Amino acid sequence: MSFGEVEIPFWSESGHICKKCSVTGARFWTRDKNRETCGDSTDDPYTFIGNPIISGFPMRGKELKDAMREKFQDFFEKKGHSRISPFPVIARWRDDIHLTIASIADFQPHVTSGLVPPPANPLVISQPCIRLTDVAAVGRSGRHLSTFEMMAHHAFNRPKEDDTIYWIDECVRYCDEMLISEFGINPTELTYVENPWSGGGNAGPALEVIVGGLELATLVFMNLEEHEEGEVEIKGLRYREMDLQIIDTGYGLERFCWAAAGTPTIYDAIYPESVNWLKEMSGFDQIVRGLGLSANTDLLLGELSRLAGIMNIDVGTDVDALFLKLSERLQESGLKVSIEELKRLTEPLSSIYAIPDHMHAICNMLGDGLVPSNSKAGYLVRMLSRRVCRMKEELALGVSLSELGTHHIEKNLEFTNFIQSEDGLVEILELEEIRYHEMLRKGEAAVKTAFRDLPLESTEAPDETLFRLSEERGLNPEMAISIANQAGWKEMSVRVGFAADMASRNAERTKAAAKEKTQSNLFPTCDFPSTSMDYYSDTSRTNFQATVLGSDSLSESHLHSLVLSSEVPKTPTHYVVLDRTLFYPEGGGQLGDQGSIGDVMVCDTMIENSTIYHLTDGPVPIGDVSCTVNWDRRRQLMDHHTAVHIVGGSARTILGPHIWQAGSNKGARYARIDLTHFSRLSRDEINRIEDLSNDVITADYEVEKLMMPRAEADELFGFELYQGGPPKSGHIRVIRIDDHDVQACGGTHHDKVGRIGELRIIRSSQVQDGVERLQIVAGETAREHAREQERLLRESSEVLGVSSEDLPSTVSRFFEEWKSQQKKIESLEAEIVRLRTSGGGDAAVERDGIRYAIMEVEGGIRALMSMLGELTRDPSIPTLAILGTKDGGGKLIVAITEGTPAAELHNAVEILNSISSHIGGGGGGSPTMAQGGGSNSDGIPAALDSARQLLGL
RNA sequence: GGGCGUGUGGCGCAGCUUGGAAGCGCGCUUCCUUGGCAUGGAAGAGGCCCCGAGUUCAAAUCUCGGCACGUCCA
Repeated sequence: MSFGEVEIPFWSESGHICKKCSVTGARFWTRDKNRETCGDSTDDPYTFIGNPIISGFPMRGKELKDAMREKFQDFFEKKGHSRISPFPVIARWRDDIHLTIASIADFQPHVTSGLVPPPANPLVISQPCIRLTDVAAVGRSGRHLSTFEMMAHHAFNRPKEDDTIYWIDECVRYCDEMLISEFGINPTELTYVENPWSGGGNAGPALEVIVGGLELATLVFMNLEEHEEGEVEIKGLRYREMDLQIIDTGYGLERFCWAAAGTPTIYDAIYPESVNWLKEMSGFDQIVRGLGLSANTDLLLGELSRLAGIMNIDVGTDVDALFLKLSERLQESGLKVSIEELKRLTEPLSSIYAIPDHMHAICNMLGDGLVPSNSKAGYLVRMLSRRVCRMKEELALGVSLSELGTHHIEKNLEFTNFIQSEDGLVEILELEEIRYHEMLRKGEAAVKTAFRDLPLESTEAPDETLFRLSEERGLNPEMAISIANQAGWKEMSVRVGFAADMASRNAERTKAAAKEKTQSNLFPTCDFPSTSMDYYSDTSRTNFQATVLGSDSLSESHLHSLVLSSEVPKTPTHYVVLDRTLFYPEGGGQLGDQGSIGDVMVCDTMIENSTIYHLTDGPVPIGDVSCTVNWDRRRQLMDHHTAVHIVGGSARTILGPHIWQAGSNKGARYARIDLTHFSRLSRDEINRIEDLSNDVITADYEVEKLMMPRAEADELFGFELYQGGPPKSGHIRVIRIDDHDVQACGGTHHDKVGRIGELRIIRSSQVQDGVERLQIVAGETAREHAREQERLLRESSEVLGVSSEDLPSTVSRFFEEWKSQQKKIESLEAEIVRLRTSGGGDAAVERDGIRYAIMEVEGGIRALMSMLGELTRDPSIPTLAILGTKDGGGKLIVAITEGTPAAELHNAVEILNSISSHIGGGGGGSPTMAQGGGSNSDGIPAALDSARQLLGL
């Protein structure tokens, strides 16, 4: 038996036979002797449309989903599974993915790696998931969704410890029994297709469960992990058996609903109210009637959906090519529809279908407290919002994005379970729509500028221009072209195949970026034992005795890869490993401790694979040694770290539940915390956060430090614990400050918050859209900061001779006066030039109808320029002007009135070049305007004299 | 996390490729046209070209750093 083949007693007991699909060649199991195809091939159209294969579910929409979910979970509860509450759709417990893409994602990597026991075993769950890889197909294919619920039963077996809940045979029996007895599916229509699964470092055999052309579930039997010396090879990678055997199933809730409803598309089954509402608002019936289709539209839509189901619609698929294919297929089925008609029908329809789906995903994400942003997970919700905005505009719906949101919540969601309030969601959506329109408005100017050089009758825009507009301005090709159409380029359209090209271009870039990722060990791989972390037992102890286990010099390349913080006082030369230590290593945003080991100085402390490395400025011999941690620094780090927890809690209290710590840093000089929030913080909001934080310090709460198993902590405190990032161990340390803040944290903290004394938020900045950074000083640094601020004020006001209260008004008055005086000086200097060159002035000579003005003046290059304006702008007085100034090492300007005999006679550049040697420099310009400078300002008179000689004056 | 882009009178923007006199539209002030308004005409005010270094005789323009903002991909 080769890998991926599933041989179990159940097959023969239940009368299943193994066959090979005549289309795809896949092995599958069926009760139907005459079946030739596996059920999931291009020869297997949907059979359930208009003819449901699941019986007993007359309802639609949310009610249908609720009933279906309950039936599923109830069945598995009766089979001994514990029901688990779903996880958030934002996968904050993981650092490799942003969104929960499957039920098993809830248990990765901590449970699947064996580190943490599962919350129950076996268990049943219905997990809301979001997958955006096929977002372009949503609404078009009739079956794609960006958000769905994955119903699942999981079991985690440890065969080596003789702890097996159930494995392949029993799993398939459960599935088969449930589909037939609970959902009334005809046994002969069921097929199980063997399709081994691999991905994310694991692999195992798997079965796809198919009925009526629709894949209802996938049963994965995960028992392999990637390993260099593994004995099984799959897709070029080697795998070995792992200690854990995992039953990983996934049943598509929405697909069950679709199969029970038999509607033309999956969207009609799960979002009927929204679809009808949108059809009504957009006047879809009129659109259909207006087309004057020869074919029956209901028939057409059903056929369309059945065809779309067996055609693969992928991201980047060319829509035009798709329509061509669809039209051909429809003709084969006896329906005559032109591509144009097809487009006019399906374009609005696909939007009507996609909007409820996208809104569902948006509400789920925002409900979990996500804040829209221009990067990371926040970008995903923004992208969906913008898709909806565009679609609703194409449909000419007279509703706002937030109204779509409230409607969706009302009809399709149990919003009370979410972190975010409905008001908060509405506010965020309103902001997003404003931002969308702002982008469009700016885009209009960008399009006009980008296409400026193209003739108005152009039919195509250059690829590079469209790429750039899309990447820099967020205008996808369709939007850019539609703007261009309105702005005068009436014939322009998107090139066929452009969407596919753009997708492949992005894919290539992603690939190139992924290549560069490499991570290696920072320290030489010596097998040191784990260092005993004594700093947890008493955070105020600073002196200790320890044994040196190893010490070696650091090479240049090591130092380069270490990335030392700016607070490290000098570049270390060696590292030292001890058996135990009080030195806290850099981690969780807290910088490493400093101090001394024996006679050498500890510049920084780091940890790798639970061994702590002390970076020193010299070697330490093996043996016993006494060590001291720099207490002033440590105390300051603790002030800052505890302060960061307090500020995080205050921000959440004051701004709302979407506040999440997106990163933090605690040094000795200051600390900072990055918080997710949907708009810039006002000073007033910051003050309120600061006030509340200081109230907490005054209340002098105890800082509880608890060690507990992860499952227990999850149960007790929820996902809010993981503000500082996903934990990597089975037991975690929880830092709790009364009811104000609780999070998993490995840092050093005071025992009572009162030790901090006071705290100030001195600065806020935006790290990226949706993430605010607060800079915090606490304890000693708070006082130092206040002193520094006072010094700046005192010194500044002393210069002006005013009190610091009057500083702002005085400074602005001085600035205004300075500006107006600059202007006055310029106009006076120009006046001097005018006086000297006109009437009885001494600096101008006239010859052959040309005025020659050669003079030295005061002032900088800017002043010279404005004087030249006076001299050479008037075409009725042809003038050659040569001005020199001693300012800035000597400057010379030669200008000639354009379009006059003077300009024909002389060349400014030539004149300048022949005289600039006197000031030791060069210059250049145009035939009528040249300027230059040098380093010898005393040569100005000589330069002007030589100019007079040159011109024979 | 990575990439790309933007920052210029009160507002919206051009100029940056190839360094050489700071521009356009709207708005603002005054005047003219009119019985008044809409409008039309004329003149004018209003710029640390985001900040800081560097290159250069010379930087809005080129290079580096910072700040602010936008956008795409994962």
